[in-house]
Amino acid sequence: MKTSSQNHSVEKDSFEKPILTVDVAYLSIRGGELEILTIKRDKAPHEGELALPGGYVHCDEDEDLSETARRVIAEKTQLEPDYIEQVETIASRSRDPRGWTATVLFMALVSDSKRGEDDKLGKDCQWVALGGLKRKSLAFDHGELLSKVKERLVAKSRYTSIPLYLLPKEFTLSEAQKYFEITTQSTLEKKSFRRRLLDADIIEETGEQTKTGKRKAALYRNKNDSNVHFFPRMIG
Amino acid sequence: MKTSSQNHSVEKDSFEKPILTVDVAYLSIRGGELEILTIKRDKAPHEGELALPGGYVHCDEDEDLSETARRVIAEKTQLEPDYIEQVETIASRSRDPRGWTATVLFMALVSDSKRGEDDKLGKDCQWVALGGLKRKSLAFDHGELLSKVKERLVAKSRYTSIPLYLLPKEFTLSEAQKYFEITTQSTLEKKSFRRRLLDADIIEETGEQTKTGKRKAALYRNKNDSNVHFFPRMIG
DNA sequence: TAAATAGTGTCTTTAAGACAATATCTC
DNA sequence: GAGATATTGTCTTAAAGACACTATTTA
Repeated sequence: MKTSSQNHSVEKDSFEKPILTVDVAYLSIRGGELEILTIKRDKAPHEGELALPGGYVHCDEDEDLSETARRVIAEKTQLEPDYIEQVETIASRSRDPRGWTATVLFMALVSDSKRGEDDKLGKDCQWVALGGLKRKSLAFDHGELLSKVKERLVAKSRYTSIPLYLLPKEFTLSEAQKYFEITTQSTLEKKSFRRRLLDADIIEETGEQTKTGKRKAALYRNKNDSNVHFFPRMIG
Repeated sequence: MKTSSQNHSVEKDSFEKPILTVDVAYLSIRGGELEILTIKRDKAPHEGELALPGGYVHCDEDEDLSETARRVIAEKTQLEPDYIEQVETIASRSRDPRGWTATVLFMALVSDSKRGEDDKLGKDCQWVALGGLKRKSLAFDHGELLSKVKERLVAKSRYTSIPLYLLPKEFTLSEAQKYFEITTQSTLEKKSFRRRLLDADIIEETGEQTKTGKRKAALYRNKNDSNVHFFPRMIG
């Protein structure tokens, strides 16, 4: 076993400190498709390209990393996420031309209705449909970061209730199914889906019905506000 | 929206860089109990207390964070883990008396037989049973880090095959069950457990039988070396 | 032969999948 | 009433749980 460098993590030492940042994939569903909040970079490198909102960890302001994530979002839009989750920390020499960097990647979700209320984004901010991103591509390795977040979202949508965070405050079961189909990237069976969602006891009828569409449908709302439900099995 | 600090993650700036470290909870099963590799600290703060192996990210040596994790383990023992997984990145002002620090937490597992071959640890290293740790307690917030790793291990042992990484190269189904019971912290039903493991097609009979014990038992070995299997449902 | 552990048979239960049938709404 | 969508009924299937039973080994 080597005898050098046996210090524990935080001994004062002379190593070059890596740059630590937080990047957030902030997702929403609009027009039947997942969209992501992008920032147009105004300086090199990758000037003019789209990037995920992100920024340095501010040791003086941020108590922890989720605060950093919330802050970097708040610097770009007043639209606060309904859900936020740390996904992975990615680091390497090659991911940024300016040197060894580490970024803590977060996934954030906001409900359709909440986003509806607020569309006052800065001019450098833009919601972009994931489908359209294939050609545009993102700055740095943000395409890969987005892939990781997508993977996490698809996986967790199969056994948790997190797609509910993307739905408007009031929704029909058909809409809920559509949203789960988008996030799981699969088509779901109607009866199974409804049974599963209702048996979980996580939504409740508002008593109201929709007016639009070919036929009225019962409206539901989220019940266990703020709690992610874990279903006993996967769907889809 | 604020207009200050709108830089993307990695603009050159004057913020105090936080300290970035990696800590590893290196687990093994011995004597029917989970054990963790601890390091006795030889300097302040927390001198003399037990801590997880960890260390700075070395921008010059480490290509990515899992390399850092492997390196900090290698600095303490030649025993290479059979499995390694990034768990979470924890950061805050308060977790270390010397300032704002961030640590990327890893879980590492090593098989019983591999650990058997090598017990040449440095004198500051020691495998400690998790049960006995309650009174000793760990330095810094390493007790909390360990809790997070335990939680991850318990959860993933219910729907993946990762406890197989803790078993010796050759094992009986009863031993496998015992190991899964330890990692899931529950008692399992014999028939269900065997059916599940055999149907998954991830282990195979060696053809040999045990000699010890009250009765001979068939020996099995891992089949899909290096692949984690995801079971269709949870157990326990 | 008794005790203990290994291994099997099989019925039940849970929750998802398939798919048809019915209900209600709008035009 | 036709077409569309919402809602329900019910049979099937996959995989875990319960639990008793048989088999093999050692003392």
